[in-house]
This record gives sequence, structure tokens and C-alpha cells, in this order.
Amino acid sequence: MAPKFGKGCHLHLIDGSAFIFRAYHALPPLTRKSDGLPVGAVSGFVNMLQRYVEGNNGPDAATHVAVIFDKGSHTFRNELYDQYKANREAMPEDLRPQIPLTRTATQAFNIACEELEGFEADDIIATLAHQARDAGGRVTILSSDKDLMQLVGGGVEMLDPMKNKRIDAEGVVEKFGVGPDRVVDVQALAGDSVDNVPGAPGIGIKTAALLINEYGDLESLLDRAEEIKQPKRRQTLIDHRAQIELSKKLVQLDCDMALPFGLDDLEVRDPEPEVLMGFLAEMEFRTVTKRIAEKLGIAPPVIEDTAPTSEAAAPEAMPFDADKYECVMDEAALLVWIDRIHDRGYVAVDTETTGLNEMIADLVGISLCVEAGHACYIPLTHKAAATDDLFGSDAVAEGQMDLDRCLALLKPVLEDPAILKIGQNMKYDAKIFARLDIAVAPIDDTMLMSYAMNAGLHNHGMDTLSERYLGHTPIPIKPLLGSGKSAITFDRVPIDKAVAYAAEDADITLRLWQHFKPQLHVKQVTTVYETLERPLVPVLAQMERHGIKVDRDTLSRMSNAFAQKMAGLEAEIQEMAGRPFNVGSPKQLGEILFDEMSLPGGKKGKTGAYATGADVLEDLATEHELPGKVLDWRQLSKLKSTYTDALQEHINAETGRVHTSYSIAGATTGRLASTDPNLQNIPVRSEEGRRIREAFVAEPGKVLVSLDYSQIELRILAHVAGIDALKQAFADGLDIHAMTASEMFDVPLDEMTPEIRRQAKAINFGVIYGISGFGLARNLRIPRGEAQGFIDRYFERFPGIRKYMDDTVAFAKDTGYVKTLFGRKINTPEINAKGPHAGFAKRAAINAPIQGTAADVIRRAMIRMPAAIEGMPAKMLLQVHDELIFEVEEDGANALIDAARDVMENASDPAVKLDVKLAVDAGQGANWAEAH
DNA sequence: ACGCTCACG
DNA sequence: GACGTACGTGAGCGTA
Repeated sequence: MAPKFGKGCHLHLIDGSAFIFRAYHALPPLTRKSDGLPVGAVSGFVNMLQRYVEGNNGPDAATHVAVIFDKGSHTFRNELYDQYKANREAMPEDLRPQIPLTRTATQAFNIACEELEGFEADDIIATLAHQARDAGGRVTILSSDKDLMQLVGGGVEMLDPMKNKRIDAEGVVEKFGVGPDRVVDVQALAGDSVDNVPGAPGIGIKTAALLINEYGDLESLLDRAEEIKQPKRRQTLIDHRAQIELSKKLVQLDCDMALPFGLDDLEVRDPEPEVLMGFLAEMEFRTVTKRIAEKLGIAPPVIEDTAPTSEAAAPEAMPFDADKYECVMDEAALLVWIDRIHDRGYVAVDTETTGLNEMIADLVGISLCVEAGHACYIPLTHKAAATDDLFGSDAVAEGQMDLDRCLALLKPVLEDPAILKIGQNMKYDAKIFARLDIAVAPIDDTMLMSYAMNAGLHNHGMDTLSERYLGHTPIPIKPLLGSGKSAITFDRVPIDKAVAYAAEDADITLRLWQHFKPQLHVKQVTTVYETLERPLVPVLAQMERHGIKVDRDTLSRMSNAFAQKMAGLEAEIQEMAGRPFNVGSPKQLGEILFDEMSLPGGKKGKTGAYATGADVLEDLATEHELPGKVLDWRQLSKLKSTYTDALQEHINAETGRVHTSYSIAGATTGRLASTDPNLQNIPVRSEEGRRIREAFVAEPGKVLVSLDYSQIELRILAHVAGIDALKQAFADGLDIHAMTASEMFDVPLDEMTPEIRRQAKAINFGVIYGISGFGLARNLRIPRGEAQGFIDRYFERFPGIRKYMDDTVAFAKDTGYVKTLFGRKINTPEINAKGPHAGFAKRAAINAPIQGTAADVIRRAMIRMPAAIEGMPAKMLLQVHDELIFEVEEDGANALIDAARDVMENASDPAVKLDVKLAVDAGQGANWAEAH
């Protein structure tokens, strides 16, 4: 039996959290080779412990030691002050899963590892320090945290492990200007921005120490505040007395906690070699394992090199085995899974629902996975199998957990800020859960990780990713659901089959995450993922759930009007053609025009059909009346079928609104894409089409507000290509197309004609698209030589543009990708191709950084918008590439415009300093036509 | 399933 | 010198 802690004993208290953060920030993001688990911080932590153990000898050696950790984010200090530590940044996602491993590491070293739910490490340290001091022993606190300095004195010292500097009472005076016993008084006055302790405004440590030294202690100072000579200081102390007293309570450590262990439990013990080696081998720390083995005089364990052999198409070590998936049918089984999730700190989640539209689909079951190969499916609302007929029954299948009970148990997990939820296209699952009053956070999304790394290489659906990166073809859904008329919904899928399919999705997602997470750093897109992809998910989910009100009657009336006009045109067209035919059939139309009517210019495409596009028909319109009528008919047909008819189908029965869905990883450049319905291509260019926007309305008492970036792509071009004349024109607020025309054609601005300006505008856009003589000629309907002349002249006037284009293409050829100003990578795999593809790839490479940078800018604005309009009676509804649409109470419209414009115009700050300022135009009205 | 056509930025 | 070309999307329709 060891002697009781007392005189001659020396207790070391290690501030575990400080160790972890120091380790995390000091080391590059290391991952375990076999499965990609992030372990950088664990590695650093182990090294620090090892160094500590090695150095623990001589006169200052410990007889007792413990590593103390924080546990739980809510402590008695939050009860005193809800803003305590409120401005602290969230823990980095790749650190989260490492926290439990640091506990294991401490235990592996056979060092006491202590934490108490709801208590900060500092309070445990304070209590132990006092106990040891009172027992007559020495104490050394290994930390540089100034909050612990109040404990120094009477045998208690601190040791900054990095600087290896001891801090005694004298050191504290150096730092705070007062002795350890008055440190809390100074802190109470000075406050602390890191922990969000308010203190007294305008008083820092220097002034606080001065005051405390003059008046003795905080209480005397506050009682005699009237005596202070400086008027401002006096008033501050009088006005903020309560706040100062509160601050003191926040910084004062609890030295008298009831602890479920004693000093004698903390005696220094040698590590058990097997346990320590086992842990180090499990972590696959080769170097430190070898070094410690040498110290212990034993043979190091063999650590298999299980690294994937090649980066792409590396099958994970563990094969996929559907038989290992568990079907969770009762509460006990679910609780086991919830425990596993808490132990891990992360979980892959997937939902199964009755459909693809997450505004309508109902939850059918949930899959979870915490470790490759080990996944479960929780069936919740599956229907019983058919007994008597083909259509199944409406009775629920037996053996399923109660839906509400399951959600009640999972909600705290899905909302736990300490547990990372991993998904493939999490926006979908988050929206399903949001409808069930569960706010899923924080999240990681494998689809978006792939997008950040692989945009331009392939799509980012689960099937593609699983095949490419796991070498595994997922179970197809088709055989389960069938297709066409006989298709069933997932709740009709037999539970055993559902388990194999659904659990596998979670398993795949987790493995993809393990594969991608360390790759983000390697590919240098962590910032893109963290600032432009991941934070957009909740913003879009919110917008989509809100939807925009669409007036059915307006659309219906328009549909009828279009139908009537179309019928009239159709009759005229067929009359002219001399026989009835399907006006909507390009094939039949081509035959009428070029074979039967023998009009000139009939050109057949690769499929052997005549081209009848708008440009062809426009040319023919000079020859005959019929093509013009077809153009009119086509316009109406488009408006009716794609808009006035189809939009009505998309009005949600429950909300009366239309809820689009934005794909974040669809367009290669970083742009969003809108589907089901596409609300990014609602007509505006033609007068007739624009009226469709009148059907997009605000609720009574509210207005729609539209804010759009003015010429954002040309501004970005001016910046990236460094064109001073363009920058100056934007700075002067000039008409940029007129200015280009003036520069190119030597026409003074006050003599500018619309025609010349139109040509310059076409050239400006052409430049953004990777201009070619042929393309410009076709667009402007001028001879190719003339168009080429324009382009030559343009490059003469703006040589920087040519250089930008050449440099961009050269960079793409060299690296295989191009980058936006914010670091987004767009892969250009075709750039070195020969043949006709080459031109396409070149122009795409020239365009991508410009279009992509604009896309990044508005993404940044959108991500910041919720906080900027917080408290306003306003909602962000839609994004149309360079435009954001809001719905806001009439009285709040102007304030909203001010706030939103500010966010949009400054969206590039502080990451990128643009040479050209961004300008935003705004409008408001009862409907979208008025607001735009 | 695919190409044509056309709506948007 | 010819090749075929403006960049990025999604939806509806006809045709295979």
C-alpha cells in the first residue's frame, strides 16, 4: 500500500484540453493509413505525454499525476451567464472524433484521466490543487492558461510545457500586476474576450491592477467607487457593478468540488507495456511506437501497412457484407447504437422515404453506420406484405419501432453539436428531419467533398463515388421498387430486403467519408469545402422549405389565353402548309419547309433531320410567312407547357407555394442548379414571357425584393485579367458596353449609337465565353472575317485579356484544372485532347474561373445572409446565379435591401480583395415582375 | 434514352 | 489547312 498523499509528495495536474488543442494546431492533418480516421491531434497528444513521462525525474518529479479534461459544454457558469464562452468557435470536425481517443491514450500511459460531466477541467484542477496543498504537498499545474494563475502560491506553481517556464507567485505579479489572491479581482474588471466574460468596459489588465492595488480588493473598490478621480472610470465602475460582480463569479474557480476520487488514486504508475503498445499499434503510430518500445526495452509490435495501394479505385479492406447489417426493431437495440455513436463522435446517416420530393415524401426508415462494415437499418413505417392480393395491405409491418419513440431517442443525437452527422447529399435528409422537428447539425457531406475535389471529372452521386473510390457497386434500387406504372414506394419493400439496401448506403457513405476527409487537405480544397460548400446546406434547405408563393389562377388564365392563340396559329400554319401536320415536330416541320415548300437553306444535322432552330426560321421568315408563325407558336408552346401548365403542378398542396430544389454539386463551375421546378429560367427576355413572373407573388402585406449583381462577371474579368481601363470604367460608374464600343470603334461616348453598343456588348460577353470569330459572327450575324476583325481589335485595345486567356489555358494544360479566386478547383480533363474537343475544353477553361468566381461570391453572400437579416421580418427565397429574391413585410423592405446589399457588395471580403467594387441593384413589388 | 429546342444567367 | 465552335444550366416534347 502506497503512503498517503502528504508532505514530500508532488502532484502534477495536466490541462488535457490545452494539450489537445496544442497538438491539433501544431501538427498537419494526419490520418490513420488503413481507414483515414483523423489522428493528427492524438499523435501530437501522445508525443507530448511521452515527452512528459520521459522528463518526469529529478527534484521536480511527480509522485502523483492526472490529466484533467472538460466534459459537456454546459456548466454552472452558463446558468450564471448564458453568453459564457458563447463566442467560442465550434470544434473542427476532424478533431471531434479524436477527443475520446485522447482519453484512451492517457489511460494507455497508465496516467489517471479525470473528467466530470458539467464541469470544466479548471474547477477539477482547482479542487485537486487545494486538496494537495492542504495536505502539505507540492503541486505543479501543466498549463499556460492564465485562468489557472489564481491557484498559484502556498506550494502551487504552474509550468508552461511549451516554454518550459515555471510560474510562481512572482510570475503571476508579472502577468497580472497583482498577487495570485487578487487575480480574480483583476480578471473580473478586465473581462476576457476569449471566454466572453464581460468585465468593465474600457478597463484592461493594467488599469484593473492599478485600481486593485490602490483599493486593496474588488469589493472595497466597488464600495468606494465614488472616490475615483477619473470621471469616466468612476462612472464605468458604478454603472457596471452588477456585470463586474457577475464576471468575478465566472472567473472564480471552484476549489471545493465533491470529487468521486481522491489524491491517492493519482499515484504515478508505470505503463503496462502491452496496453500501451496495443493502443499505439491500433493508432498505427509507427515512429513513436518504435521509440517507446526501445525505452521499455521490448520489441515493437508489427504494424501492418494496410494503406490502399492506389488512390483511385481502392477497395476498402473490409468487404461489403449485407448479412452483417443489423435490423433495429426495438428500443434496447437502438440504445446500443446510440451508445456507439457517442463513443465515436460521428455517425453516417441515411433516410429512406416514400419519394424523391423531400417536401412531400414521408420517412420510412433510418440507416446508421459508425464503422466500415457495421451498419443498421431502423424500419419505421413499412407496410405489411400482401396476403391476399397484389397490392399489399395498408396495415403496418410487424416488429417495427414506434416512429415517435425512435425520433425522440435520435433527436438529441442528430442535434448534438459534439456528434458529426455524415451523409451523402445531406440536404435531402436534413429536410426530411426538419419536417419532423429535428435540426440536424453539425454535418459533413460526401457528395460535397467529392464536388470540392473532383468537379469536372465525374458526377457525385453515390453510385459513381462508390464504384470509383470503393470499387463496389451498390445494390440497385430498381429491382426493389420496380419501374413505370407498377413501381412501389419504399415502405412497400419487404423489411429484410430494405435492410440490405438501406444499411449499405450508410456503410458506403461512412467509407466514402473516411476516404475523402483526409484527401481534402491533400487536394487543398478544405477551405472551399468548409466555406463554400458545407455551410450552404442549411441555408438552401431553409430557402427550399420556405418556397415562393405562386398564384394558380394567374397561371391558369395565361394557359387558356396561350391555348387559344396557339390554336389560331396552328390553323393558319396548316392552311399555309396545305395539309395538317404536327407543328411541334421538328422533323415534320423540316419536311414541310424544305421538301414540300422547297424553301432554301435546308441543312440536315447528324441525325438526318433538317435543322429548324429559331435562327434558321428567322432567316426563312424573309422568304415566307409560315416560319414566323411557327416561331410565334413555339414561343407560346414553350411558355404554356414549361411554365404556365407545369408550374401549377408544382404548387405544394400543404403550403400553397412552389419549392424548388437546388443542386449544389451539379454545375461544374460552382453555380447552383434549380430543379423540380427550375426557377432559374423563368422567362424575362420577352414581354409575353415576363408576365409569367406576375404569378410569383408575395403574401398579403409583404413584398418581394430582388437584388442582383450588376455585371459581376465583367467586373471579375477586369480584376483577374488586370484590365485598368475596365477597372476605371467600373469605378467611374460608366456604361461598360458603351465604353468598350467607344474604345474599340473610336466613337465618343456622346455619339454612341445603340447598334454599335450592341456589337460591343456581344463582344464583352464573347470574351467571357472564350471568344471565337465563328461564334461572334453567328451571334452578330456578320461575316466571319468581320467578326475576327472585331476580336483582333479588342485584343489590341485590351492586351491583358489575351494574356489572361493564354495563361489560363496554359495553367489548365499544365495542372489539369483551373481555379477561382476563392480556390475552387474546376478540373479540365479534356484540355489536352486533340480534335474538335480541344476548342470546347479551352473555352470552358477560360470561362470557368470567371463564372466560378461569381458563383463563389454569391455563395458567400448567401451563407452570411441569415445572420445579417436575423430579426427582420424577411426570408430569402430564391437564387438565380447573380440575383437573390426575398419576401419581406412591406415596412421592412428598405431595411432589408440595405442589409442584404451590404452583404452582397462585400461578399468577397476578407478572403479576396477585388480591384473592382461589386454593385448591386435592387427592386421591390407585389410580384417578381415588379421586383426585378 | 436521346436529340432538338428554348427558357435563364 | 481543315476541323467545327461562343460558357453554364433544366424541362418538355417528339422520335427512336
